[in-house]
Amino acid sequence: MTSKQEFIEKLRNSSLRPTKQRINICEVLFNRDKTFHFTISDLFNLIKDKTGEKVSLATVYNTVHAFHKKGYLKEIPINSNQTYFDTNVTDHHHFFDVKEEKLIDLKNEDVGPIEIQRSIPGKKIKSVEVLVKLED
Amino acid sequence: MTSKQEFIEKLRNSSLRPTKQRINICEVLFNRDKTFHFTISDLFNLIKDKTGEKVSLATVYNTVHAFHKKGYLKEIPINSNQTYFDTNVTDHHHFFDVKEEKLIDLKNEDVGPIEIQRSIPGKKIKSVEVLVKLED
DNA sequence: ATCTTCTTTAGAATAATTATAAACAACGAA
DNA sequence: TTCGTTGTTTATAATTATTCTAAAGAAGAT
Ligand SMILES: [Mn+2]
Ligand SMILES: [Mn+2]
Ligand SMILES: [Zn+2]
Ligand SMILES: [Zn+2]
Repeated sequence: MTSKQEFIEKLRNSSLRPTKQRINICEVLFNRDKTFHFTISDLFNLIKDKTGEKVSLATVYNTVHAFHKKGYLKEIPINSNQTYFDTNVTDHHHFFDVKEEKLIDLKNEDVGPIEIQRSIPGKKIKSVEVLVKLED
Repeated sequence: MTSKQEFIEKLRNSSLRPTKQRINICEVLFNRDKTFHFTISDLFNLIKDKTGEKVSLATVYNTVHAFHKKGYLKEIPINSNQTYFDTNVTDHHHFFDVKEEKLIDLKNEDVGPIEIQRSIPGKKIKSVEVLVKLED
C-alpha cells in the first residue's frame, strides 16, 4: 500500500507534476499486490470504477506513455489489436491465455536461464522475452 | 523453386481457388530460399515490383489471412503498429532489430530447449516463442 | 499575485485493418 | 460449351486504436 504522498514524491522526482489525474492513475496501477497487465481501455475503465473520477482518454494515453518512458511500465509484445502494458518492469516471461486474452507472469525459475548462442555484429541484446501461448 | 503448377495444386488441395492473384502472392511469398518476414504493406509493394501485376490491398489482406488460417503463414508477436507474418511456420525464435524493424530467425540450437516448469490447470501449451530484441 | 511552463481535454486527424456489396472468375453439371 | 452456383476480387466505406492539436486549466517559481 503506497500512500498518496509517496506517489506525489515519486512523480516530482521524475519531473512529472503530481496532478490529480496522475495520482489517480498511480493508485489504480501501483496499489496492488500482484503485477498488473492491462490495455489502455482496461485502465481507462478502471479509473472511473476505482476512483470515481473520470480522466480523459487522452490523458490516460499521455500518462501511460510518460510512465513507460520513465521505466515504470513495460510494454508486452503480443499480437493483439491493443497494446498491453505491465507494472512488472523487471525482465520476465509470460503465459498468454489466448482464449481469455490474459497475461500471466512467469517467474524466471519457471523458465530457466536462456542463453543466446548467436550474435549479430554491431548489435547487442536489449531483452530476451519468452511468450508461452496457452490453449484449452 | 516451386512451379506455378505446384502452387495451383497446393491451393486446390487447400480448397482455395487458384486465382491469378493468389498464384502471384504465392510466388512472392514462397519462391525464396530463406524465410520471409513481412508486413501487409511490404507484401503489397513487392507484388507490384516482382510480378508487374497489381493486386488490391483488400485481396492481400484476404489472402494472407486465408494462408494464415491454413497454416502456411505464422504471425509473429512483436509490438509494432503493423502485424508481422512469417513464411517459416515451424516453432522458432527471433531476433528483432528494433532500429531497422527487422526480424531474423534464430535456429532452435541458438537458443536451446526451453522447459516450462509451471502449468495452468485446464490449459495446455500451444507455443513457446522467444523474442530477443537487439539494439546498437 | 503574476508569469511561465506543463498538463488536461475534447475533438480532429491518422493509419491499420475489416466490412460491404457489386463485378468477376472458377467450377461442375448439364 | 453453356449455365448456374459459389467463391473471389475490388473499390470504397466503416471501424478502431492511437496520436495530434490547440485552447483552457493547474502547478511551480519569483
Ligand atoms: Mn508481466
Ligand atoms: Mn521467422
Ligand atoms: Zn509507450
Ligand atoms: Zn491472420
